[in-house]
Amino acid sequence: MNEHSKDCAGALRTAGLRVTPQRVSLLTILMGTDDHPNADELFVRARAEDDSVSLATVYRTLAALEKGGLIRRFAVENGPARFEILPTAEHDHIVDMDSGEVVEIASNEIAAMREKLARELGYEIVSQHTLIRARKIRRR
Amino acid sequence: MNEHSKDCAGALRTAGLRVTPQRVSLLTILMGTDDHPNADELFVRARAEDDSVSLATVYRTLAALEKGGLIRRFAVENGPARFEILPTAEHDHIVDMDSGEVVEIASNEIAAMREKLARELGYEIVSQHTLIRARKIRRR
DNA sequence: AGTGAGAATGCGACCCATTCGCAACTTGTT
DNA sequence: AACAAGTTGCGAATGGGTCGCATTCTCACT
Repeated sequence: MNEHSKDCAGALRTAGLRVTPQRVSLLTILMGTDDHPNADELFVRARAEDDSVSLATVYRTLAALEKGGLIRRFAVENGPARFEILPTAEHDHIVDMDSGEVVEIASNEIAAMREKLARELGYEIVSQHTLIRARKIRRR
Repeated sequence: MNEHSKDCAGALRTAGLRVTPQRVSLLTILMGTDDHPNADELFVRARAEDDSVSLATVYRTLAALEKGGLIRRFAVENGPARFEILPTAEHDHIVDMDSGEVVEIASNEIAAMREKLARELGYEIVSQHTLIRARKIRRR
């Protein structure tokens, strides 16, 4: 058992989740990547190392990890949901409309501002996420 | 032909779209409502007045209206896409996690701030949307 | 270490939102 | 009025995501 899986196991237990190889695999993958994979990509990556992972379990695990506060899920307009490890600094996402690439954009102040606006309307924010569709500015 | 449909027809033509009864129906419905219907709801409402509307056309029309800049589409985490008429003041959406209700939240300054952040990263924003999941604060 | 209850998994079937193929019909233009 | 191109309805097909169920695993308690 390597360090990563120890980290993962601890994190899982802390989140009140049982430790299974599938969960450790998926969490390890998410902890070790900077991009924002979707369920299918995670399935493929997980299968590459441990072929005892089914797609259904990927989905169930992602749901569990999300509920446990270990990862974040966000919806992209016309595509599958994407996932990323938590905690990270408060941030939103820019989707490059041409390449499909997802980059992060800091947003502490913005999040705080929304928090205030929502409270004025009588709401307590559970989660918030901004999706920006954008194109690279090309100078010539 | 009433005023609404005239408005619609003009808007459609301006957007470079052909004017068909189905498009007028759907655009009229969207212009006359404050909520944020999904394709199915629009289908039902449109059918109520004009039963020559198919679900496929609802989707195709929504895509056309969106491309023409007449409406906005936004994705909700675990549900169908929702639509609203444009132009309206810049705003984001709060989804009430208990009732499913969608309320708008102003966001001019926030949008401007994101605009700036994105530009610093070399991106030109095409569209941006924040989805907040929240619960009503209940005082007792 | 052994055990049992409940949780997690794999598989395939299923569900729901959305899109597609195609023949029939409209629209806007000449 | 006549035509080319765009739209529509229908039903079939996709694709992401969920479910039911029998089997296997975890972990709290001996």
